Formats: sequence, C-alpha cells, structure tokens
Amino acid sequence: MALIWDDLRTVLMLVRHQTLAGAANALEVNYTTVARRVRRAESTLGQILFERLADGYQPTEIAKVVASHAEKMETSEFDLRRYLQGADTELSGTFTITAPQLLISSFLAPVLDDFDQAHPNIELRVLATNDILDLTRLEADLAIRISRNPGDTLKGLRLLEQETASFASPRLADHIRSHPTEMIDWIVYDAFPNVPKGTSPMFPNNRVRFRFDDMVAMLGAAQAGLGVLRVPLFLGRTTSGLEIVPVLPPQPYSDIWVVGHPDVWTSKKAQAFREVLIAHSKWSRSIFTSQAD
Amino acid sequence: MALIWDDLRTVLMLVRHQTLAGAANALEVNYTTVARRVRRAESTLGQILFERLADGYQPTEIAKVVASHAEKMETSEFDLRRYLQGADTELSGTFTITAPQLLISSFLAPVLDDFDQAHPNIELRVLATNDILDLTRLEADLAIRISRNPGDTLKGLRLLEQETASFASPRLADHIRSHPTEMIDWIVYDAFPNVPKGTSPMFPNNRVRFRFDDMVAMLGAAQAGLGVLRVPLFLGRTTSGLEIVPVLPPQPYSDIWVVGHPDVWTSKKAQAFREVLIAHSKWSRSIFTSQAD
DNA sequence: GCAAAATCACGCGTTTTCGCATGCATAGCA
DNA sequence: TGCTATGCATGCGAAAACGCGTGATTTTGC
Repeated sequence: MALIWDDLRTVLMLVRHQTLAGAANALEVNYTTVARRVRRAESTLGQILFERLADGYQPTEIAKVVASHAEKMETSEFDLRRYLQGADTELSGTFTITAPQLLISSFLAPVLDDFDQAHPNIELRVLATNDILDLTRLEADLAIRISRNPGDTLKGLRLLEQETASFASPRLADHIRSHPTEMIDWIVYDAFPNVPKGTSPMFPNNRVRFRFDDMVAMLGAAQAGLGVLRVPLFLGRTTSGLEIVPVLPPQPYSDIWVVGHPDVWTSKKAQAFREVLIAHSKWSRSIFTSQAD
Repeated sequence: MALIWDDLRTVLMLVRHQTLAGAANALEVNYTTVARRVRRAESTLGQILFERLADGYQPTEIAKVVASHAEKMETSEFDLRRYLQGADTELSGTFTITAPQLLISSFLAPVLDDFDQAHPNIELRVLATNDILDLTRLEADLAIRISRNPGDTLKGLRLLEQETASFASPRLADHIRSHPTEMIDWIVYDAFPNVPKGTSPMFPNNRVRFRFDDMVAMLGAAQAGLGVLRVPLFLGRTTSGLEIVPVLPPQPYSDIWVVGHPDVWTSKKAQAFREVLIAHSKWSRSIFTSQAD
C-alpha cells in the first residue's frame, strides 16, 4: 500500500489535461508512461480513477479528490522551489523573465544586452507574451508589466511612468492637420471599442473605422494610413512610418513595473536584473513621456 | 530542473532518520536506493543536502527546509489516504486496530474472533502496544484506549466503564483477611509510585514494597505472593492465581473507548468493527464493574 | 461524406533503476 | 589493542520503467 508520490503527480496532470498526451507533455515523459503510472495508481488505490473514452481520460470523482490533494503537494513543491530560488546567491544558471512582446524591442532589448554582458554566466530566458504568467508557479522569475499596481501577492517596483497619444501615418497626419474638422477614422483595440476620451475640441468629428484584437496588426494598419491610433508614446515613437497627431493630446497611462514573487525577489540574479533595469529606465525616461526631463 | 517528488520524500526520511538504513527501512527500499536518490536530488537542486559522516548523514540547513516542505506534502498524502479509507465501502482488504496488550486476551480476543467470522474477507491486523499510535498518520484505523476522553482531534465511543480494586495471591489474600492490621505490602506502577488512595480503614497499615515499570511483570510478582496490586477489575479477575482483596474497595477508573480519526470513522470496515465491539461490550460489562447488571 | 488529425492500446527493445554482495571506515567496548 | 556493531561506497546482475513504433478507433475539419 505504498503509494508513489510521482504517480499522484501524474494523476493530477491527467485530471488537468484529460488526455495522456497532454499530461505526458506537462511531465516531459512519453504518454505511454502516463498510462502505466495511472494504471499503477489505480491498482494500489484499488479504485478506478479514469474512464477511458475515445477523446481522452475522463476523471472520476475519486480522481478529482486525489488530484486536489496532489495539488496541495504541488503547491508545497512550488513553495520550496521559490524558496530555493530566493536563497540562490549564484550569478549563474538560468533566469527567466517575461514581458509584453511590444516592450521587448523598444525598451527591453538594450537591457538584455547590458545584462548579458554584465553577467555572461547567466542564461537568460525571455518569455515574450501578453499572457499574465503565474510567478507563484515559477513560470517566470520576474515580469515586466504595464499596470497600475503590482498586484496583491507580488512585490513590485515602478520603473517608468508613461503617456499615450494619437499617431498616424505622415500622409494622414498632414491631412488631419490641414482639415481638422473632417471626419477622423480611428483604429481601436477590441477591449476598448470606442473612440478614446479626451480628444481635442479642435478635432470634433471622430468615429471608429476598424476594431482589431492584435496591437501589431493595428500598428500595421496605421502605418498603411488606415486611421488614427492611440498607443503609448514609446510605441508610436519607435514605430517607423508613424508620427504623432494632435487629435488626442498626450495623457497619462498605466505605468511600467517590474514585479516578482516576494520569495524570488531577493535572489541575487533578480537583484542583478533589477539593477540593470533601473539604470536603463533612467536613461530612457524621455521616450515614455512628453514632459521635459 | 524537473524535481522528482519521491526524491523529496526520500530526503524527508533521511532527515528524519539520519541514516541510510533507517530511511530505507521507512521507505521499504534498499539503503543503496536512498543514497542514489539523495545524490540525484542534490544534483538537480544544485545543493549539498547532507554531510556524509561516519555515523550517518547529517542534514544541512537547506535539507531541513526541503524536508519541511516535503513534510507538508506528506501531510497531504495522509489526508488523502484517510479520505480514501473513510470512503471505502468494501468489507474486504486489511484493517488495522491497536489496543493495549493487556486488553487483548481478556477483552478483545472474542471480538476478534467474532469479527473474523462475520467478515472473513477482511484481513485484521492487531497492533498490541501501550504506545499511543498516530491515527492521523494511519498507523491504525481504530484504537482501543483506556482514557477519560477520546482526545481533541479524534472521534470516540465509550464502550465500557470500569473499576479498579486490589488483588493478591490466594495465600496472601487469606493472610490479609485474617490479620487486617498487619503491614500490607504493595506492588505499584512507576507512574503512580504511592500506595493508592482510598484504602479501607479496616487495613490501616500500607507501604510500597516494589515499583515496576511493566504491568505484566507486576502481575507475575503478585501471583508469586510478593504483594498487593491495584488493577482494573477485568485484569485481576482474568489473571489466574489472583483474587480480590478488600484492602482497596472497587472504585471508578478510566473508561474503555474505541477512538478513530473522523475521516476514517465512517468507513464500512470501521463501522463493522464497532458493531461487533459494541455487541461484545454489552455482553461482557459485568467483568469490568462490581455493580450488578 | 470523406480525409486528416488525434487518441489510446499493445508489443518490443532499450535504458534506467534497483537490490544484493563485497569491501572499507569508524565508533563503541572489553 | 583487538573485536564487533554499525554505517557507507562501489560494482554487478536482475528487475522495472521507459520510449518508440504499429495498429485500431474516434473525433474533427473541409
């Protein structure tokens, strides 16, 4: 009746993913192995944990209970790994950060360069995604985020304040400036599907022309002259083929933070990365706001 | 960097036992396996977890932290196993009880007989020990205990009230009855090293002659006529070569309980065992008290 | 309605893990 | 000082676990 902890972990993954392949992928083993471990767990528990269906493994109620306990075990594992990460004083090994894709080229790239030169023994892994990765689960050690605050459970440091403004292709910008009362076409983000508030009274006629779900595509559309765009200053300024138009005067926007789990925050590598980040933030402040230094 | 849960468990056991053999015994594997798993854990963690000394493995501070987290995982495992035990509706498989040695022959033996005949598919395991086993860790499913209450975390059912009285060998008993004012020698238990309170005024002269740390040995000494003994009625009555003497009139003593963890309490097997236990308790009540039914 | 993709079961050869036996070092003890 | 207990390291053969390939079935997408 000696149950094997890794079998419990396997059951947990199979309950989560519902297919052998999915669980196997998460565990970095062959899916046959998942099937075998689950069979073994079922036999030592004397309980059927999954219904084998054509489209996957359907967990029974008992399997869900097993998984909930395995989840607590997993939490302890992550607690441990974060502790070890936080206690690490080595400036070597791997270090993982995550940032929104669009922050990489304009802001983060020089930071990465500096950091790598200062700490050549650290293998830096960059996860460029708009998804909010779970730092509690160590999906990344530090995250660069655009938000109003670091969140409840995380520690954070505000790197930069930033502003947004309206941008357009040079030709469209010219046209708008010379015909301020004509109808102005906007390209907007799906999550904010209206013309931004705060447009200048000098440009009274605004309407939404396109709604996109992807910022890169929106920038492309703006470059092609399809409309006016509200984006953070740094983004409009560093995108070729766009220039600022006075339709929407610069206005404050969410700040740029570096956030991390308190456990990991103290690690030598995290400290080192923040140092480079802070130094570079001071240097590049003027890209993010319209105010003089 | 995929750490193996069973390696964490192995580290926990090695921190607890400090020797490969001890940990191996607890894990029911060869000690070589413990050594190998610990080496593997050290290598994936990049940390030395133990100092190899001549008399065993000395855990480092980091190992203790690892062990504390593994302990939480272990707690979840026990929580799960108790849940599964409690949800079990089969009247087959193994079932483990514990009871003080001295309760076995006089009280429990017929219960075991009845239970086995009623449920021949259940393999009953009996741990006869005075140690208080940890039911939270499933060292036993149910425990028969002599105490005033079941304890904080456990569920309990009072099976029998009982009384104690004084016993002696027939020859000594005769002598005491015919010479009540002579000095009476007592054999007492280490934990209560004085002459029991409540002796009858008819026998005014009492002293402690021997102190023992073992009840079986005390019974033997009493059988040999070395002195008077205070024991529960059932014990004196069922021990050959002893008879009750009126030095200490029957007086209430701690009750006999069956206790169990709330999670396990509801299992079919536990219910079945309690049934037999209750039935037999009613029958045998007269052995435990001096009062008429 | 049919092709492509996804899923699982099973069998085979390989890799890894494990247990056992041996040898060595140290501590406790007479 | 020698003897014995206990505990660890290492090497070898057995056992277990694993990955891969094949085949069957079902779902998904066009």
